[in-house]
Amino acid sequence: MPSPARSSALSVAVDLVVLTPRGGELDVLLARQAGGGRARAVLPSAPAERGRPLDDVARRLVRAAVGRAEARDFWLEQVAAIGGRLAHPAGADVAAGYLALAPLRTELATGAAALPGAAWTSVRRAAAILPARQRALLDAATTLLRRRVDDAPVAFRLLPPTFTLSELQQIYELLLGRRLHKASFRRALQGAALVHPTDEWRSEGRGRPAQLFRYAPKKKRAVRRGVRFDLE
Amino acid sequence: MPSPARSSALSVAVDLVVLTPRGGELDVLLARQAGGGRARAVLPSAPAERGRPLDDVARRLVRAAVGRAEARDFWLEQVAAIGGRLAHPAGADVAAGYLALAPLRTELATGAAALPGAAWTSVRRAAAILPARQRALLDAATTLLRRRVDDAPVAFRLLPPTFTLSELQQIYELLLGRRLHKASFRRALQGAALVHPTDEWRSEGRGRPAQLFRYAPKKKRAVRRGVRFDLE
DNA sequence: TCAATAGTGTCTGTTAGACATTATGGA
DNA sequence: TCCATAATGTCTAACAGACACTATTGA
Repeated sequence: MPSPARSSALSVAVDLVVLTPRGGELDVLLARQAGGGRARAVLPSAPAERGRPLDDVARRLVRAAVGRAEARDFWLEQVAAIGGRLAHPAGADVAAGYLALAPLRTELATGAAALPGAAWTSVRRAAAILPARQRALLDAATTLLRRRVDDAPVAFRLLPPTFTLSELQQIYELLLGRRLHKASFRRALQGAALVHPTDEWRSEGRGRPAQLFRYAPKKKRAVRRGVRFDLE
Repeated sequence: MPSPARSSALSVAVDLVVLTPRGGELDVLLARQAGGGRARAVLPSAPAERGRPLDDVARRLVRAAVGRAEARDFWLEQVAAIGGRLAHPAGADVAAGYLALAPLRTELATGAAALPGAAWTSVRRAAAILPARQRALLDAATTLLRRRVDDAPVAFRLLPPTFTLSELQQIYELLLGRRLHKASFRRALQGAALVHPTDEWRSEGRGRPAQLFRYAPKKKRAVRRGVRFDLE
């Protein structure tokens, strides 16, 4: 066992993956690389600091992306910390990746404190242009998100305070990667008592207007399901 | 957005949480703190090194714990990287925690390369005596493990190559934290075609001897389950 | 023979998904 | 009037859990 007291000093970066739904797929927030001359697209990143929790640094990046008010109730979770030789834009020895979820139709912050060159990009395209280490973090972030689908709250973090049931179903279909049965979906939702109808309706193009709902979980107990031997 | 190019140097440790089932609960591997005079119990830890993947460092710790041969097919996954002010035995600024799963009845390595003072301790007791940062990693590790229950393979990582179905069910009951129905459990297992019977039987005390099974997944497709609105 | 554990067959209530139907707006 | 989408009711096959039973060992 190597001595834990001897520990070489490394540069540690906090990288942020902000995801939001758009048009049936996921978008990720990319920024223009700061400092360098070339305008390379990168994940928002900031150096870690001694004595400050990594979460704090990540939260600051979220604020820079969407503004202080919006950032307050953003879901944020660490994805992975990656070391090794993979390329990183800031040259960090270790990159700690965080995942944040932005509701549908979230506007990016503007102004002096905002991230330079920030824009939504499809995950598919981002994976093609990001440096290797950040691509690995993006992959890990989307995998983590899909793993959290069963935790009902994350789906609602991808929606504004009020939404239609069709929008909610589309979120689940996006996260699960497959179509769902409408009646069955709504029955399960009814049983879980997670949403509460408002008295507002929204009409989009043709068809009957949809009622708007709000996330308002009533039951606090988890569902006891049977053992499922799913394969990875 | 702070400049990503400026990044202060931090000490980074890799901490290892090895879990194994014993007597209906989980045990974690603790070691005696190296270097210091006091014999404090800590998670096995090693400093991260520039250019070397964190996984490599974690894998080396696993080898020190159980020996090279055993360690080869150990499941290993990163749990979290924690910075901030919480106490860490090696004084690291950032601790990257890894979770490894040891099969039932795993013997610890002995000899010069082994971890000093390594011993299995119940998770309950370990949580009471570990330094704050390592306690947080242990909590995150057990949470991660329970979240992975649906990925059938992790349950089998907690068992030796051959096992009885009662042992397998006990693993699931341990991970899920509740009793399961025997007939239903075996029916689901049958349907998933994950295990294959051997022609060996094991008799333990009274009662009918149990047939030994081997993990041998036949189907590669995942089960398509319905949407479940579980609460956290 | 008794106790204890392994392993299996049958029944029933629940539910996911299929299908069909009504409701209500815009084009 | 069509057409598109929302919302809901009914049916069925699958299945989780309960219960009961047989099988096989050690004490």
